[in-house]
Amino acid sequence: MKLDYQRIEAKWRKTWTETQLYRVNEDLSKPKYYVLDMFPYPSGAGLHVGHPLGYVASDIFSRYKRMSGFNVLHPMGYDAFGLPAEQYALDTGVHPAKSTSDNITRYRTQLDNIGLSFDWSRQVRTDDPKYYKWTQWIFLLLYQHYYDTSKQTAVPIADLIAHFEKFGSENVTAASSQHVPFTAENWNTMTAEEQNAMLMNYRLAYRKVGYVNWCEALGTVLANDEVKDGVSERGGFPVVQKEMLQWSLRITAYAERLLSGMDGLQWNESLKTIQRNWIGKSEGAFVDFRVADNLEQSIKIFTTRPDTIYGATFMVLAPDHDLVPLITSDDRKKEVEAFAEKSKNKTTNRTGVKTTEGMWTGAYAVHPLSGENIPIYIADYVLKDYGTGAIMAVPGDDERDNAFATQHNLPIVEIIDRSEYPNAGMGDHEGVLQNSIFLNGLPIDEAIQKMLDYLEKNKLGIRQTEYKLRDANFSRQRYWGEPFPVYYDQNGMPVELNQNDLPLELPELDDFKPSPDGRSPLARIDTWMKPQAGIERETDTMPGYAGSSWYFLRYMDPDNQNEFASKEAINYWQDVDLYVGGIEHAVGHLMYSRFWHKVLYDLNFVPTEEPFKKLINQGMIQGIVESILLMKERDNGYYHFVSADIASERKLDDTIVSAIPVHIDFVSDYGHPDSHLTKEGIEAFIKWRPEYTEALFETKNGVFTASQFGEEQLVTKSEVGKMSKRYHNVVNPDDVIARYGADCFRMYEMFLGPIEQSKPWDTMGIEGVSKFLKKLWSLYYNEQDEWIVTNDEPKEGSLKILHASIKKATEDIERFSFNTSISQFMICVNELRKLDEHSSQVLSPLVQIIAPFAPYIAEELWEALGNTISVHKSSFPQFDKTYLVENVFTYPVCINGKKRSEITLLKDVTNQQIEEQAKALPEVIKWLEDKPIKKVIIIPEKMINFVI
RNA sequence: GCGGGUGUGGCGAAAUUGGUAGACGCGCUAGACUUAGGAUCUAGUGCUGUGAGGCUUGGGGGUUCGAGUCCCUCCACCCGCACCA
Repeated sequence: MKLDYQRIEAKWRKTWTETQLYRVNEDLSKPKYYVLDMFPYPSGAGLHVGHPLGYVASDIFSRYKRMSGFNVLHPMGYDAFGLPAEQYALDTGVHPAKSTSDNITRYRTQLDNIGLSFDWSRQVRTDDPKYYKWTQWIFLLLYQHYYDTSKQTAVPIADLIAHFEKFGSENVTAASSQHVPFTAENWNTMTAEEQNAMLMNYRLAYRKVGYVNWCEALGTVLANDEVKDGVSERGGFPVVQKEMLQWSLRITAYAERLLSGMDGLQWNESLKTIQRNWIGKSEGAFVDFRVADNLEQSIKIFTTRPDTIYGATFMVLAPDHDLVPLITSDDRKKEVEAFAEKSKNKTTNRTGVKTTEGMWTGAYAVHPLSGENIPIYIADYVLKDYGTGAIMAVPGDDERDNAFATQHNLPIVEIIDRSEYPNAGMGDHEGVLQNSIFLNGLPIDEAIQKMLDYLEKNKLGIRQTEYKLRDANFSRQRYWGEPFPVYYDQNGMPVELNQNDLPLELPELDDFKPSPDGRSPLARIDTWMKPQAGIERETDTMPGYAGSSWYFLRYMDPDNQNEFASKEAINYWQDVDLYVGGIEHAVGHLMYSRFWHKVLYDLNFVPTEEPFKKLINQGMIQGIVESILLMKERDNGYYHFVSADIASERKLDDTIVSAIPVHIDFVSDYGHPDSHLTKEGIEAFIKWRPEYTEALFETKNGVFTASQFGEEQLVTKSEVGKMSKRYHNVVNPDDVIARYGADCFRMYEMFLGPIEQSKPWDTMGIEGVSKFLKKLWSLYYNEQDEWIVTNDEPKEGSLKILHASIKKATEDIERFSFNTSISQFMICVNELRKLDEHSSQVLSPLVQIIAPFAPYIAEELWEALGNTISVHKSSFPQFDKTYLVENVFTYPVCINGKKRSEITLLKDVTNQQIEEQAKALPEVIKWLEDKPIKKVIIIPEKMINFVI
């Protein structure tokens, strides 16, 4: 009974490659199904056991779909541009192209070992000029179009120019950075540069001076989603706001469609919520407040609660609001400027800090409804980059305004009567209006509508929807990215490259330091930067998300030289049916791809508006961090480690200085409650960390030096944590596969629990799956390695368990519950072993249903069963429900819902017969104790319940 | 603070529409075979009780003949956003 998985894996890996088993072509006779994994960034560290979780899940599903008659596109590629390769180049001098290629080779070997059914003929790499030609091409599309807000679609910029020539900016319905009115005459007398600058207001890819997230340590700007808590997501370096001329993408034009487009998608709710929050829609109104005694200035505010306007008793501007210097009274100037300066310096990390700090500007605004003068303040709690950077403060129904008013002794008008809603707080949409003239007595939501109508009718304000979403910064001062297909003429005006001149290839370079003025390393290659007199190329490159925003389309037709993909290919494959990947891309990649896809959809390049119909976020595989405990006090000058069991017994928490992570290879019973170091472990540890050579190790039996350590065990502390080099707890899939085989590795990863859940890698549990595979094998081969499958008729009961398993497997795979299908396989194999079943009529379909999970072993057994075509090309078995229908059924017999007995009856007995027979049961008689039966509930084939 | 999610044995977890809670695996206990076992096989294993039985899906309450599942309420943990007007 030898299961030699290494031989089997090598054999089939070779055959599958030679026969191009997973190669797929457009085939109109079959329905298509597109299963996509988020392609990896090929990092130097290689894969750990966590990475393939999603790949294995999508692979099982792909194989199942293929066997179910679908033409499955299941490709893989590499997100090959990126910062780490360039940082690595800076450190070592190895060219990013080389290190990236090396890493890709390594990834490929690891992926192949797992037995994933990718069609490698379709591989894409974002750093391949044949690929990024089209990334550049899409960038130019964005550059050449603007967003028409009335038609809700992208439109060629030429149409806008035609409009400007005839009508100027009048009646233009376009998403823009700022609204600058001009006439047709104005337009026609502008210089080319001026016109170009004006168009930049509208283009979907545009250049502007603005504050950007500048990371000094990385020497580049970052997009909003690449910054977390004021530091760079990669590396954790500080990020500051810096003014720079940068390319941006007008994703804000698509805010509403990005929001509403999610409704029809099969994504999990938390992911949708993350995107909704990021887009941050709020509906309300712009209202203008005139500045008192000042005919020129008025303050535009945004509010979602126009109903509370009668409660506005003062106004607040952001300290850096443009109007502040214009309205501040002379006697307040000094203090206001000082305050503004102070708050500017603390902008970096102000999250969560509630503050009531602020200052009066000396100016008043005129309340637009009451006509009263209300003071204008500046305060930290109003942000320049949200809404208009100014608010009307309603201390009667806003906690921050209230706190501010209390602090600064400003009047508070109670405008909401919440006496009917004792649990509601400020800002809740519960209660009725009071002290608000014509709104009095109205519930909040009605009052909002009434006030909006009033404001618009009297031209005091307009309805408006605001979004938190900002335009996406698209420039990086980096070498290892896509060059912009743009140069600048003598006047600095951008000129786009012709499609024929694409791709604009990255030049060779061997020094990757940024140029001294903060520009990308490309600026140091004069010959590249200035290909001819009067022309200067853009030296920035595109960010990491450029190449990954459309790669799923390239897989449809990866070698096409004339289009990013042919119409035929796109029309056949349409969109991604199933996308599997990590939640960490919720606001970055997934948002940008959807945006690009919608632009391509508007321009009729793709047939669907959304790229990813169904999305599954696989959880993370966590590691167990094993550490040993070091005492704070040294023992006669020696380091002193304590076994974790005595540490908890003696409650030594306060005296332990730190837990030193130990390499998991040294730990016995790794990952278990009684994990510990033995003598060998201690010796390996001090060899690894020589500074602890002299240390003392205290166990229950006393205190020992490493050399004195005998049979005792130093118990380690185990915690669930990230699997990371830092904790020395990385489990490499190659090692697991070498020991247990790829099939076992795949099944175990799935058996661990639901795909969407994170869970620690438990080394011991894999034995169960390993045992299962050996048992499965033993149905086909005996201990002498002889083939024992027969052509006999199946034994009584075998077909029932087989078909139950087919049914369960089908249903479970469809709902991505792979752990439960594996449980069913285990039950099935155990049953068949008990029945001593060796009939090919049972064992042949069994191979097929297990094939998506254990492709190697299944293929080997399938061949041994006499098949000449791969099991992965066969049809997934259909279950036959006649085998599953019971003719007897065991009913639980309950008294008042509690099971007291059971009774086995023929399936088609009448309810009356069931009741009579159940009543006759001795247990029932005993429990009824002659009490009258109030009611009898019989649910056929389920249960019988007597109510007394 | 707001939004989303999750709470079931010693552990990972099952449970279809409200119908025998804890399938399957790990671990543990006992036994068999063994020179040996960290191999294999068999049996047992939610808690409690000698037993009949009683209790049990984060806590409390409700609807129901019957609730892990539905409703109300509280608690804990995880994730996202966070002075968002």
